[in-house]
Amino acid sequence: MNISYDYYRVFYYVAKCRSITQAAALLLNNQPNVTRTIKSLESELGCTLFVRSRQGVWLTPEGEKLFEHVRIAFEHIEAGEEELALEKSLQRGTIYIGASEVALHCLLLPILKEYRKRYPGIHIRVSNHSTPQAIAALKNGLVDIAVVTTPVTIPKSLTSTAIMQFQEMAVCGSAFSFLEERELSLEELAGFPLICLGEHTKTYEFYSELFLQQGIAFLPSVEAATADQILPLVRNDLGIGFVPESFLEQPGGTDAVYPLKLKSPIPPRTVCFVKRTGFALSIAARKLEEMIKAQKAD
Amino acid sequence: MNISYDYYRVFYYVAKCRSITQAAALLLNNQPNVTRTIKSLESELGCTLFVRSRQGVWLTPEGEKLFEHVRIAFEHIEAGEEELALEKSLQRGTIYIGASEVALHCLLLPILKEYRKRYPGIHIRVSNHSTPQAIAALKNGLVDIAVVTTPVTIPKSLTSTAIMQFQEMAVCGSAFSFLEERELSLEELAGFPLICLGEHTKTYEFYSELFLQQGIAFLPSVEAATADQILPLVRNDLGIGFVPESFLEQPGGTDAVYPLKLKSPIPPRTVCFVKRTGFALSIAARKLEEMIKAQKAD
DNA sequence: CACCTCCATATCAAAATGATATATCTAAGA
DNA sequence: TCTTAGATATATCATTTTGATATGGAGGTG
Repeated sequence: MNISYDYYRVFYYVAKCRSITQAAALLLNNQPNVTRTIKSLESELGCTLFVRSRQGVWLTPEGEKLFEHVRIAFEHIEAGEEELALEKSLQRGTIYIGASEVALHCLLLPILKEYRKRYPGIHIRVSNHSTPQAIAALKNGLVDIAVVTTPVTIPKSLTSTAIMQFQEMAVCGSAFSFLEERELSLEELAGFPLICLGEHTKTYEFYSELFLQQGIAFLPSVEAATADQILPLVRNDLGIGFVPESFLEQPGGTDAVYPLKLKSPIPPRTVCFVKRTGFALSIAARKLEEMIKAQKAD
Repeated sequence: MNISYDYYRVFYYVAKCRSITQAAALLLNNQPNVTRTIKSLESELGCTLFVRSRQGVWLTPEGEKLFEHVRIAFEHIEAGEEELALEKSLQRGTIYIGASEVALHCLLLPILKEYRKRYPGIHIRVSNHSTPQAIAALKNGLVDIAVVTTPVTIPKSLTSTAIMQFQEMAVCGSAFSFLEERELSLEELAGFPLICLGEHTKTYEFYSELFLQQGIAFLPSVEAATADQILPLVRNDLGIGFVPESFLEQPGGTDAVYPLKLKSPIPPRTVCFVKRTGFALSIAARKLEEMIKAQKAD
């Protein structure tokens, strides 16, 4: 069986209108064509679908059975077209984002704020991971895109784009504020209690490597569960912490927090946008990608 | 939006195969046409549906959303075609028949037996009515066709076809068998206890009218609920009954039952096939109509 | 009885589709 | 590295289908 599905569309309208002439008008077509189409359909199905009269047409018992199926089918097609139109116009959709915490703070949050303002209909799901977790989630398809920080190893199946660099700095609370005017080496710094994220994060790995390059063991006294906790810990003098510069620009970011000068500056880190190679992003995700990459120019 | 539904069929197969070439083969078409169709569909929807590669194609997120709808739609279309094919080949379907009891016995039962043998997949629903009830059920659309006996008034919205005549006869049990050799008038008959169907039946009306024409009141002593009960009542000598000749041809029909000769013969009655004017019968019902009307020739 | 509406038919131009040849690209294998 | 197999993309033309218009015929309705 290989019947043109357009014939069913015509059938659908004729059945609904109970009139060939009216159906033709709805279909933006003319009555002779609709008559011909219905005749063709009946002939291909080998079965009369309508009873004709001068007052219009109505379904035969077989026509009614067919109509029940066709009606459901076309309602689904219409729903699909509707959904697609909404997604296309960014009125609806969902984005799943994997973001490391630092990348979220340094890059993503203001962009998402603007995105939400522009496209309030799009659901945004941010999974708050460490960088390796975000990369794994992307590989598994749990998220559509990831925004992470170097150091990071990108598997071949993913494509990474550097978006911006950010500079981290050492900061202390009032108890250590006497250090503020001095220019410190990492070795001196290691003599004070240090605050860092957990061992499984790229941030930890980054500082561990940085200290190791100068032959110093990196042994933080306090391990923060999230990057958000570092500034409060510093403020309460639990030790010296490392935070991106942009953290201090936030409201209350510099209250009772003192930046420290280092002899060898901390190398800058990079925020990267990552997606799966060869996979298509949804329209909503493409728009976000575009907005993220626009940051690159700045 | 006015997209050819045939495009969706192509989309459906390409999405299922994840390959334009394979889909073309399934669609009994060629790869360039399928490529062209998908491109047209994407262009009309304003949305990319597939990611192309040299190994095949796969759906974009929007394509997947659309596919979910299209898949359901096409399963319904296929189910509809399937159902129609079964009905057309008389492997499936339902007939609702309204039949008066006498019509059922005199005409319909052997036909239905044959019908069932030929088309075991068709559900047959016989509503056992009196003739007026069968006509009412047909008018209300509760049944598709009716088989009834005269006298009957056919409304303008129904079409009646006479199928066969049948002759009724008076019969008695052994207690009245002394009447067997005599030729009786209706007046004489009225002196014996009579058995008939209830007042609301056309059979009652028929005999009432018959007796009245000769100035005799028709006052049956026993009112049978169904025509089937008349012969047993007669056999047990509750009175003289009237039954169609064909009742006596059934197994056990003539046991201890004696036909009576009447001076003025009972006028023959007619079994009629009735359907709604201008309405189409289902294929299953048309076949039955055909078999019933074939009886007419005999 | 004229008129209006609705379906059926005929016909031709226009558009879509089917078919074939060919180009292009990529991964796999010698 | 070169070739080949296998996939999609493009170009083109004959064929088929569809769109449009004119017209016929059969019931209702005033």
